[in-house]
Amino acid sequence: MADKVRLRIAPSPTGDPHVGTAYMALFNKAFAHGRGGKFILRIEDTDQSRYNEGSEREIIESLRWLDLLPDEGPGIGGDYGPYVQTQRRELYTRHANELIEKGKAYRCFCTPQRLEEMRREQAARKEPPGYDRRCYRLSPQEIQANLDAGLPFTVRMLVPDEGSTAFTDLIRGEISFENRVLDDQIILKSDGLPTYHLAVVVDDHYMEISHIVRAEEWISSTPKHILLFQGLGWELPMFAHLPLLRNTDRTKISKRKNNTSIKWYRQQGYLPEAMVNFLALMGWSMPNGEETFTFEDVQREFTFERVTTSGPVFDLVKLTAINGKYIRLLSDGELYERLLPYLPEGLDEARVRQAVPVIKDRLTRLGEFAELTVYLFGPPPAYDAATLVPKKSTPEAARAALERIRQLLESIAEPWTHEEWEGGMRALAAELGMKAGDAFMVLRVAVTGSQTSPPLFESIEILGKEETLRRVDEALAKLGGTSDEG
RNA sequence: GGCGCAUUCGUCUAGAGGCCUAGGACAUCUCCCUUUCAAGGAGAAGAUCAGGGGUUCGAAUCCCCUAUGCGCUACCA
Repeated sequence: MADKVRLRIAPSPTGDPHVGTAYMALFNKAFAHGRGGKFILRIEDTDQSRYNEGSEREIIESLRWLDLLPDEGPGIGGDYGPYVQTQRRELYTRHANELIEKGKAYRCFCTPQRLEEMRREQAARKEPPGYDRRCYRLSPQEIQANLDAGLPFTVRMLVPDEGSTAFTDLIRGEISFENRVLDDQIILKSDGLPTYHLAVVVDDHYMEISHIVRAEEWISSTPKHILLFQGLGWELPMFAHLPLLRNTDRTKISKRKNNTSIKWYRQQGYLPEAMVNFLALMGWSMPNGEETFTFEDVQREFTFERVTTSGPVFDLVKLTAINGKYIRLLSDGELYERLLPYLPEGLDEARVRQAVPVIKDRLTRLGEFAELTVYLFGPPPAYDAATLVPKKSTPEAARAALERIRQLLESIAEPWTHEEWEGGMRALAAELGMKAGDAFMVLRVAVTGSQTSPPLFESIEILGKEETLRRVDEALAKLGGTSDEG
């Protein structure tokens, strides 16, 4: 393992691909690649009860979307496979047995019921919970008898009573734990599969992981892992614990209080590069203070010294602002291409391309495009006649103005431009003694169905004479002959 | 409860003893631009650096204590 740089993420395939996984992938890959190393994906599927079919594929798909694909992993290849833990069972059993032989672990025949009862009693006595080592005291004969009787068992690591286990966290510095506060953790479950603690140690060793870079929540497990590494006589990797992403209430980011699925962000139309930029801003910053940057920048500049130690709140508002910025940075052609997956079926390509520059500054997520432009691709949304009437005006005045606008409409020959239209409308407003804005507003509502819309004259240019005329007539009809809607 | 990690504007952060009467970004507010909404530009407001003790000529920066938050405390990861 000497001087190779190899980092990994080890997600569990338990549901939708999680933003926390992307967050870890970002820094692991950036550091590995920045140091000429490899970035590995390992699937930790040892909990069959939480296993989710398809989750592995979606994790990879999400990483691909974010351009954070690993160099090695399931379905990707590499010399250290298999990269799925259930395919490595034999390795874990072998080392669990090795630990038993070395006296660093022991079989435990306690039933889940007894363990639960034990914990309840400990809680009642206000004692810290932990295994009472009943099975550690079993004689060889008793153990053999249990084995012969076919009793199910787990394997527990034997934690020393004395001393302490310390390590240097690359981000936080020296961290130390008294061994006596460490539980005799189960490392091999009765179904023969390892728990996280054994699996992670065995795999990180065999996959020659040089730096374990994971979330803060693993700090308290680290001494157990170190004890296991040492028990097996293996060299220790480096450790770095990144801060945990938080909900607004500062608890660990969760599905209940946040959108944790990467799929959701993709569906909403967040750009992957905006997502990566935002995530990199959580707990890290560029040395030059630049806040808009690429993955390549992170790769080049990443150091553990610049990682913060407190958990950042995942702020959707800020992500959205960054996303809008990235959208505006796109050329019209690029934006059009990026929009494609978010467009409803059957939209006219030429018209979409015309709409892109008009809508770009108003877009914060690609998924918004369809909604912002409905009026360009179908009839305007329903609206009240009252909406047509500008403040401090009357339905009669609005109707009169609209009638004149209709005349103007008919008088201008196609192809028309928004400049022509604006000129015509300004002259008309002056003639009518209306404020230009009010005249525009009447037309705006007639054309878009709303008092707030993308630029009016560009919209009219896109819609064309016939359709605009139709909408003006419709508005006129709404205004009718009376003012009782007012 | 035990153990661990943390604590700078509402949020993300800069800051590694004097450059800090604490800087930037998002959000907020105001103004400009302007046909609405945006975008853009210019400003404003917003943090006695959790609190208290030290160390030092000098502390957001070093040490200690307290408080608070979070995490772990499963045959989940």
